[in-house]
Amino acid sequence: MSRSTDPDVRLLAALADPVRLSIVRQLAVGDAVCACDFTESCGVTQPTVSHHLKVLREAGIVTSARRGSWVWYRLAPEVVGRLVAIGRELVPADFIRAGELTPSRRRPVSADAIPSVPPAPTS
Amino acid sequence: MSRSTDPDVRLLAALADPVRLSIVRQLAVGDAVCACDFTESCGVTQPTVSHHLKVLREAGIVTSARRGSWVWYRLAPEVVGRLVAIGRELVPADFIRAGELTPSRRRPVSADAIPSVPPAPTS
DNA sequence: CACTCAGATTGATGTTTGTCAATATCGAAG
DNA sequence: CTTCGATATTGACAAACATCAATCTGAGTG
Repeated sequence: MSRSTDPDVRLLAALADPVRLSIVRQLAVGDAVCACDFTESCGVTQPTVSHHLKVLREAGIVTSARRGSWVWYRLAPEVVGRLVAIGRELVPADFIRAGELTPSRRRPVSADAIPSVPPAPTS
Repeated sequence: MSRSTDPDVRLLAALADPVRLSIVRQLAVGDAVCACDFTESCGVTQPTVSHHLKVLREAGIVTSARRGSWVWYRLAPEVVGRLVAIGRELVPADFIRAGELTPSRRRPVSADAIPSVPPAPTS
């Protein structure tokens, strides 16, 4: 995985952990949540929670604010929009594209359009 | 990442890789794509592409169909919906919730509502 | 059958990641 | 200033992961 540079990959990777997704879900339900609450609800130790919160913070998914000896976390407002944008990007193009049906150049449009016999290789 | 049982985590984890996200994006642009095309476009070797395609297949993100000696991959239709659903789930609740503002029980509603001094501990 | 090409599988390797115990830091209160 | 409670950091370790070379499988062709 060697530290991807793609911000979408980093967003997805930061969410792709049971503890972190659980944290994010709790933040979505409430507004701000105290760090101390996650330790209990996630079933991991305090350093582990702190580690995951750091990952989320560095991914821009949460923001933190210290009040007294507590640190309150809240969801970064853009997160939902960023996720939705990734989703939208994945919507398959509806429009038909005619043309050759060789792997390297054009793409078939329906299952029936996929040739059952390889045409001449591209190279 | 240790083998989560949560389907959302598995979906996110499967997408959270530069090579796999690149594959998925290519599938979103076209319709079906031949496996052989990914090797070139992703800059990794054929076994590596095959490995990532397997991960995507097992996560239910892509489907495959053999035609002759080629295997065509296409995006599973529900993927976009599943991603959007995760996004929707993350929309913070708008409605105000009044009440005490101690970590373990209630949640503050705006930054100003966060107490700067810890109240009596819950336990 | 022998040959070839596309794709999957196996095995090895270096890297990253999640976790915890121990310790450090930071703020509040005495 | 000392103590205490909450959070962050460090160090160590095991498990998971991405990658590749080598090999196997399976389909099409002569």
